[in-house]
Parts: sequence; structure tokens; C-alpha cells
Amino acid sequence: MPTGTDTHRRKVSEMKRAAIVDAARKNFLTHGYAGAGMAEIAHDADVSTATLYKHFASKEALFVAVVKQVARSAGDYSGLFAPNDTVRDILYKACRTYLAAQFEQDANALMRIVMAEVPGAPQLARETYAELGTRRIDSFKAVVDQMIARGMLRPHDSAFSARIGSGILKEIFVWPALFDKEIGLPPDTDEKIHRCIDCFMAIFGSED
Amino acid sequence: MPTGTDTHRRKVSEMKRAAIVDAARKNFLTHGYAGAGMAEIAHDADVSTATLYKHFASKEALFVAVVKQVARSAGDYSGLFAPNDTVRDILYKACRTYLAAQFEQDANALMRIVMAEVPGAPQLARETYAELGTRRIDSFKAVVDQMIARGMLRPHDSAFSARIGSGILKEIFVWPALFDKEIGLPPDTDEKIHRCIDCFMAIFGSED
Amino acid sequence: MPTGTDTHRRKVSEMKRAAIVDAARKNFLTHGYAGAGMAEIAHDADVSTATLYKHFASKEALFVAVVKQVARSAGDYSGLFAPNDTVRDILYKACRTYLAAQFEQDANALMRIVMAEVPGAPQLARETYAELGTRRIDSFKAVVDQMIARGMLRPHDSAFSARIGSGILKEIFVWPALFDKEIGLPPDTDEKIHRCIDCFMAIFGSED
Amino acid sequence: MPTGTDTHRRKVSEMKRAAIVDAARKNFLTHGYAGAGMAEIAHDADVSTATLYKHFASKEALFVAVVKQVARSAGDYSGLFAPNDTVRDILYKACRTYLAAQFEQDANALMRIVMAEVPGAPQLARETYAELGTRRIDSFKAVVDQMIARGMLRPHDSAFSARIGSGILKEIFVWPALFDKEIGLPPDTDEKIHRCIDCFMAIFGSED
DNA sequence: AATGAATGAGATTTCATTCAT
DNA sequence: AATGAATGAAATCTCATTCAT
Repeated sequence: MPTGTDTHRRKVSEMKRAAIVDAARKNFLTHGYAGAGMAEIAHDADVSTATLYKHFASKEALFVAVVKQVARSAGDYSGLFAPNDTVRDILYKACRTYLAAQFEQDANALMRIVMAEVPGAPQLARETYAELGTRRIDSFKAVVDQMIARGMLRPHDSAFSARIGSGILKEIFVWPALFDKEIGLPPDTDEKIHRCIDCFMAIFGSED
Repeated sequence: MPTGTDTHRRKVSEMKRAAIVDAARKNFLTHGYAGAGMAEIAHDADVSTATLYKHFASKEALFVAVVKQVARSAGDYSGLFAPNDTVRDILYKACRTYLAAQFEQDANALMRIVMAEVPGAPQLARETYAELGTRRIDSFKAVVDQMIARGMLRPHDSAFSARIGSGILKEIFVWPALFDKEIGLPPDTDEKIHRCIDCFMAIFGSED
Repeated sequence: MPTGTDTHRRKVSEMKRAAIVDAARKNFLTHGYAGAGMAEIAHDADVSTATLYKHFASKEALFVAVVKQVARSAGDYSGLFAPNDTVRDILYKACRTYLAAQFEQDANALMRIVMAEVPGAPQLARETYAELGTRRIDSFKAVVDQMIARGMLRPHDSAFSARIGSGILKEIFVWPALFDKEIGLPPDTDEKIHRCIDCFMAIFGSED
Repeated sequence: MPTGTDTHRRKVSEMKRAAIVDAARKNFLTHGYAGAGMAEIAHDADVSTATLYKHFASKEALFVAVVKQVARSAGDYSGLFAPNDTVRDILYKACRTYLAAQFEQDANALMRIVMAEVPGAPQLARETYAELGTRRIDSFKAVVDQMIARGMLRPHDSAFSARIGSGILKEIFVWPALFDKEIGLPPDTDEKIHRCIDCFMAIFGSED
């Protein structure tokens, strides 16, 4: 019965593919795009280079696969609204979610690499920006929309305020981390988040 | 009289050095750090590779020189205060100066490359962040301080507000440009700047 | 059955390795260490430079391999004692064996190169001296020990006499060859050997 | 008066030449022929590379000059015969003189380098062998001749015995030093010399 | 006569990719 | 389908030597 064999083969093949993407992500993040080597990736994934090339036609194709895999995890903004939450409570949770997605998934390191490839692979960079940049702000915007609907924020252009909020968070937390791989979230993150929220509410808060 | 000869030689040598840095900047910006080739840089500068290496001991040293040269042009924030300027006028000019420094000198492209080198050359990245990141915000902060002193802005922590302002501008203008080398300042830049100023003044404006 | 493939691959690979060492020996001997080029070695071995570097991680590693290969042929001193041989017969055969190992395997040329690398690679030089210098004398000493046991030579410190014998042979035959690559064993080698034996027996011969 | 100036100029020029040869010797001995760099030699001699090339047309020519300079100091065997000296006393002094010339003037290191250049510069090697090898043995032979004339040694072919003596000394003292730049004369040099003399006298001593 | 910046040619080494088995 | 040895093309860097001043 070839079916069973086929299924088995496909399963093995997919596992190898996953192992490759995994090994590739680690290598790209550690050594950068140019620094990562196909041989080492293959070795780390317990696969021959030839097999690697069966799955991904080129280094760039492999890199695209890694980016897409990471970008897929955008952060979950559902269930942010608990019954007795204040405006600040909800904004705080939204900020935390935003930052978690940015820091926990190596998204910073990935952004660095993607940016570096802008001259060489503009399409990839644009797509990644859409995934890692725009999409996250859209999620944030959805939260803002809900808050406006509930009268928690003054009515305004939420697309704009979401970017403003994102910009403030990036400046305080993300930007430094882009230039230093050892910088994570600082110990006084909470306090800083609240100062950011102060700003946000000074602009977009309801007027009472 | 060796002086004449020496002076001449030095002058020629310095011109070659400048030509090398120039060619290097173009190459790095076009192809990225790894993509740029010393041979091509030397060729573009009309110099042999050996001469190139007399001036810069390694590819990295050359890159550092390029970064420093670009960073040197941090933007001139003096003479921002004209007699009858409103708060908004001054902030507008400050924003324009900030954005000019960021866009006119290829600073965006350079930032991309430096970020890409974070894993491989952390020290360089940190120094560049200090030059291209922190220093620009400091200039901005000095403007804010003056405005506070003149009662144009509510008294507050100017170090913080300078970062907030910088963060907002980056999000709206810089961030997209980091992911797309063809993105410069948009046609409706003025309008966008004014929306940013609205935000800034909502937070830090004097309360009248 | 991967075994067949593996075996075949290994066989091919080993042949290439041998070809590389061979080509390398010729190049090193002809042009010296610094003068030999990896590209030419690869070409002579019908192999790409990349393959060469798969087998030997560096020029130095390749040179070490060459030295070890040559050193392996230390000369065979067994079967020197025939029933009716006189003392002189046996010493003559030992001298011939010693000189054969020194001249037939390019050991002289190799010694030259190794010596030249003394400042740059002291460890290698020391090891080579152990292989090409000490070990050969040890073999000679074993022969002397047997001759003493049979009463053919006066009892004495064989470690010392072996060095004396080796020193005399080196002076007469090896030393000139070290300074002139075209000098091999001279036509009157036999006569010279016997004069050396005269000296040796004058010192260490039994007194009858 | 140009004469004074000319004389002065020539004097300066000769001093520079000497400085160059000196710096060259140090560099060659330290780094080997290939390892030594013309730029560094010029720097060490406080001279420009162009001046260096005015004095010596090429690296090889400079090396030849160094070899000749060192070879010129062959050791002084005159005044070896004191009134009441025994045979052994005189031979001891001759050995000491021989070894001093070999070890004190970096002759070992120079020999290493010359040998390395045998394939590339055969003529130089042959000449050096004549200077550093043959000539020293000739001096030794002269001493032997005198000893024969005085009845201190059995009449024999002194050209041969000088080589035998030289060979024994080389084996014991020089050979190891050729493979290890840190090896000088050992602490028990005297004892070893006397064992060598024992051998020599067993062969060539007068029979009383 | 002297300088030292500049050079051309070549060195070793690396790596994404292919191909015979 | 999978292997891993082999490759070609290029990269960074060095150095003896020359030349304009």
C-alpha cells in the first residue's frame, strides 16, 4: 500500500522542512543574513545541503520562509476588555501585548535583517513591513476603535492614533533594542508604559 | 624645501581619502555592508585596492569612517527662533530640520546597514546609535528647553518630550523609509507635520 | 544500500586526498613553503581549491600532512645481519639504508623547508626533527646495540655512538646536499662510506 | 668646495647602507626570508623604501649582502698554540672557537634561511655554503695541520679529519639548534666537547 | 639624493550551489 | 528522496617595487 508510505514520507519531509526553517531562523538571527551559512543551517537541521536545496531553492527563499513564519505570530489582542477595567488598564494591556510580540519572537532581530536586505530584496522588505509593521498597528487600531465606541477615548481618527501610540512605544522600547541585541525590556517597563499612556491620553483621552 | 612637496602630497592624499570615503558610502548604501566590495570601492574612487588599504586598514574601519562622516552632519538647530514666530512655527522648523538630517544624508540607509551589523559588530552599532540616534534627540531637546524657558511650552521633562516628539516623527516618516529605499518625504509632509505638532502640543503645550 | 555508494565516495575522496598531498609535496619541494601556491597545488592535483580546503584546512595543515607522509618512510633496518657478514659488511648496509632514506624520499629538501619555518612554526619544526632526525638515529642505535651484543663492537654508550656515526655521514653526504638541490649521492659513495666506517671502528671497534 | 660635501654625503650614505643591512639581518633572522618585509626593514633603518632600493636593487640583493656580512666573521683560530698546551687543550680551544662562530653570529639562523632559498636562489646557497661551511672547515684543517707537524696527531689526510671533526660537532651541537631557534649551547657543553675530542683522538691521535 | 604614497599582481580562503551515486 | 564531496567565482588583504615631487 503506497498510501501509508506516502503519508509517512510526507510527514518526515515536513518535519525536515520545519527543522530547516528552525535552524535557519537561529542562524539568521545569530549571524545576520550574509553571515549565516547554508552548510551550517543544513548541519543544524540534521539534513544534507542537497536536501535543504530540495526544500528551498535558494538562500533568499529560505529567508523569506523564516520571515513569514515569525511574522505569523502577530500577538493576540482579543479579551482585552474586562468588566471593571479603566481606560488605563486596557491601554496597559494593549501595550504589553504589543511589546510582547515585538520582543518575545525575535521580531527585533528579524527586522534588523530585513532592513539590511532592503536594497537587495525590496519586495521582501515591503512585505515584511506589511506583516511586522502595519498589521501590528492594525490590531492596535482595533482596540482603539473599541475604546472610542465605549466612550473611553474621544472620537478621532484611530488609524492615526494607533500609529502615534505605536511610535511612542517604539521610540521608548524598540528603537534602542534595534541597535543592541542585548537590550530587552527594561526593569522599569511598567513605569515607562504608564508615562506613554499619559501622553496618549493627553492627546486622545475623553475630556472629562 | 620639502615643505612644498609635503603639503602637496598631503593634499593629494587627503583628496584620495575623501574620494574613497565617498565611493564607499555609495557602495555601502547601494549593496549593504556585506554586498559592497573593496575592489569596486577602490575602482569607483579611482584608486588601487592597495592604496585603499593604506588609508583604511580593513573593510570595517572604512565603514566606521563612512558612518562618522555622515553622522557629523547632525543638522543645525540654531537660528530657529525668529522674533514673531509662534510656538507652532518653531516646532515646524525643528521638525523640518530633524527630517532633513534624516533624509538628505542617507542616514536612513546607513541606519539599516548599521542595524544589520549589530550581531557582528555590536560596538560599532552602539556608537552609531549614539551618533545618529541619541545626538539628534539631544539637539531637539535643546530646542524644547528654550521653548519652556520662554513660556511657549508647559514646564516638563524635556528629555522625555524630545523622545516622544522624535518617536512620533519616526513612526510617521522614518519607519516606512527604513523598509523601502524609494520612500522619501511624502508630498503631504507639511500637513503630517502639523498633525504631529498637534499631538505634541496636546501633551506638552502651555495651558492657555 | 548506501554502503556501496559510501565506499565508492570514500575511495574517490581518498584518492583525491592522496593526489593533493602528492602535488603539494612536489610544489613545496620545488618552490619552498612560501613560494608554493595553493592554487597551483590544486591545479596539479586536478582538484578545485575549494576541494583542497575541504581536505586541509590551511596551507600549514597541508604542509604538516606532507611532512608526516615523508617522515613515515624511516628506512627499514631489519634483516641487516646475514650469517657470514663481517662487522664492516653490516655497518656498510646500515649506512646505505640511512642514506637511502635521506636521499630517496626528498627528505633533504623537506628538511630545508622545515628549517626555514623554524621562526614561524616552531612546534612543527620540533616535531619534524623528532621524526626525521631523532627517529632515524634511534634505528641506527638499535643496529649498534645488536652489534655490541654479538661482540662485534666494543661495549659502549650506543646512543652516543649512533649520533657520532650519523654526524659523520651527515657531514660527508647530507650537509652538502642541503645547500645544493642537485647534489645527490656521489659516484664514489662506496669509498667514502668505507672511510667513515674506518673512523667509526677506530672509536668503537672491538680491540682485537 | 664640493669635496667636503661629497665626503660628507658619502659618509652619510655608507652609514645608511650599514643601517639597512643591520635592520635587514634582524628582520630576516626573525621572520625568515619570505616573512621579512622591505617596508619594515626600511622603517627599522630609518630610511625610506626608495632609499633602500637605491642601495639594494631587490630583496634578494639585500639578502645576499646580509649573508656576506655575517659570513665575513669566520672565527679567529690564530694564537691557539700556547707553550705548555696538551693536544687536548688545543683541540678544546679549536672546538670552542668553531662553536662560538656558529652560535654567536646567528650563523645557524642564517643557514636555515639560506637553505630555504636553495630552490629559488641556488647560486646564493652555494656561495653561502662556501663561506659558512667550507671556509670554517678550512680554518679547522689549518689547526690540524699544525698539530700533525708538531707530532701531536698521527700523520693523516687533514682535509678529511677536519670534516670528521666538524661533522661530530655539528651533530652534537649545531643540528638540534637548526630545528629550534631557542636552542643554544647546552650547560654541559664542556663535557660534551671532551667526549667529541675522545672520538677524534681515537681516530687521529698519535699512537703513543 | 631622498621621500612615501601609490600600485599591480597575486595570495589564501569562503560559500552558495550542483551532481554523481 | 537523500547524500555530501566537489566546484567556480569572488572576497579581502599583502607586498615588492616605482614614480612624481
